[in-house]
Amino acid sequence: MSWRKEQRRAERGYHHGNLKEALLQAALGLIAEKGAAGFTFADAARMAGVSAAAPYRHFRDRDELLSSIAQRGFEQFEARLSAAWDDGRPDTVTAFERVGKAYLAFAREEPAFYNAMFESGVPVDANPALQAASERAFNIIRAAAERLAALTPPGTPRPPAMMMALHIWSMSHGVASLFSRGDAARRKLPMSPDELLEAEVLIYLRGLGFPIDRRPASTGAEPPPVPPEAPSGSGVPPGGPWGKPK
Amino acid sequence: MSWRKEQRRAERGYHHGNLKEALLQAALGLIAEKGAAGFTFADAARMAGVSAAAPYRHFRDRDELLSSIAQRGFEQFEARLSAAWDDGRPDTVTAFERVGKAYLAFAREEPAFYNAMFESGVPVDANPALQAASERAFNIIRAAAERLAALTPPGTPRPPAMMMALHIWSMSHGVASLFSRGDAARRKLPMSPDELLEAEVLIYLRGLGFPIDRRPASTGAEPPPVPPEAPSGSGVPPGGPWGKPK
DNA sequence: CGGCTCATGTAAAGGTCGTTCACATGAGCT
DNA sequence: AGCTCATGTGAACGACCTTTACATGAGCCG
Repeated sequence: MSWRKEQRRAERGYHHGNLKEALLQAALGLIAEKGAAGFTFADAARMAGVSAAAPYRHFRDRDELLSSIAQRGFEQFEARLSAAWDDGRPDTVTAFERVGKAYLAFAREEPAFYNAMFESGVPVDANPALQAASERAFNIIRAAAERLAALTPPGTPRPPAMMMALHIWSMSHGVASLFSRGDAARRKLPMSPDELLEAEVLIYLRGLGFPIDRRPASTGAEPPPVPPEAPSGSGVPPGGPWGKPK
Repeated sequence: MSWRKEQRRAERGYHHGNLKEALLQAALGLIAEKGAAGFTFADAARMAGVSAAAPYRHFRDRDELLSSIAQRGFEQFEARLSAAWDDGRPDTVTAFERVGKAYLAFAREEPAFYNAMFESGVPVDANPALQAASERAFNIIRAAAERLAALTPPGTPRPPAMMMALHIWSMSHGVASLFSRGDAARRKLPMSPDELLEAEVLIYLRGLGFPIDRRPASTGAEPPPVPPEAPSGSGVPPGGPWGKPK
């Protein structure tokens, strides 16, 4: 039904139909291609088939479009982190590592969003909705850290969950930003960004007292003292968090 | 001597004298103010008191100027990291922590350089000199990691130094990029970026088997097994790497 | 159906930038 | 003194961002 309506709008009625959405999509594509810096308002308009002034009916200016994309990015980011966390199933440590992988996967698979979110110079506090979205995403990490902190083995001081969350975030962002992005700014690595981050997080967790698997150092005298969870060694490749300690 | 020469050049002789340097300085100031994205070639020219076309006598285009600044940034960066490392004096761990602090200090005190180096979208491999400078800076971290890795307590597998260096770098960059930069993009933190990074690195090192001070968990049964170095607890506040494990 | 209104799009214009080109200037050498 | 080449100027082009006055037509009301 309403075939004509849709059709006419799509086929260049004077009114576009849903230009706002079209602009967001166009911008996303352009950012993916040329980075947030190279993206231009005029190009997005052109790609949507409208005049250069049309976008101003939907966004105050170029920055607002960028900030909208960043916001949308944080929403999808939250969704993916949340799915990866899966409320800590099947066990906290496994789920936690999955979150780290999801972080990098997002940075890799959604470069446009990641760019808009973290590298476009958009101030987080520009848009309250943006800030809220950003916080909701971070809260996933925070919640995961909270659960992980609650598992610290007895006899070990319990780290503040907020701090853990910030640490994990900084590691993830650091790896993503330095090694897992862009076609050009990449350095040569002895291992993949995923492995790098995984090892980093595992070493960090061990530093907090978590009994992470370490085959080569295993004296065979350490029954996992963490109740009632902790397969813990889940994704650790043999040889410890890093490959082969030659 | 040659008073007249200098004077006339400074007072707007047709020829500027050393426009190249003036442009670099102007650009640096502009980037510090408005970010690498907001910096404009024309503005730099204006600030140096020359026409908009003049800069092209010294830089192929805007990107080359940016890349020059990034290169200079990496050189200063290397100098500061190198001074902080001080070849591992008085002991490796202390010096290592100093390097971390120097990293953040540079990001905080030289936002223009840091921006040009890591957030301007300049591809590292654009300019061979830039890439070389970048590598020299990283090599400081790498060398420090190397020395630290050599100190792993006996019985603990020795981590690859390269990996350690990358980990430390990613932590530093993550913290600097997320929390220690820009007037706007900053989040509210329960602790300073410096403390955050210090705790992060210490926990990481402990995860590698380094006997980092932890007063509350100290069983009193651990004579420092690291020869012949290691005051190691150097800058650690009582209560472990973080404040108070309440 | 006819007309009103308002959201949505257009065209034109002003300002800034990046960049190029022909031309001017003058510093240093012979 | 004169030549030459590095360095700076001015004008011009095209692209972009943004504003303003005007056009269009979708939805609604009588």
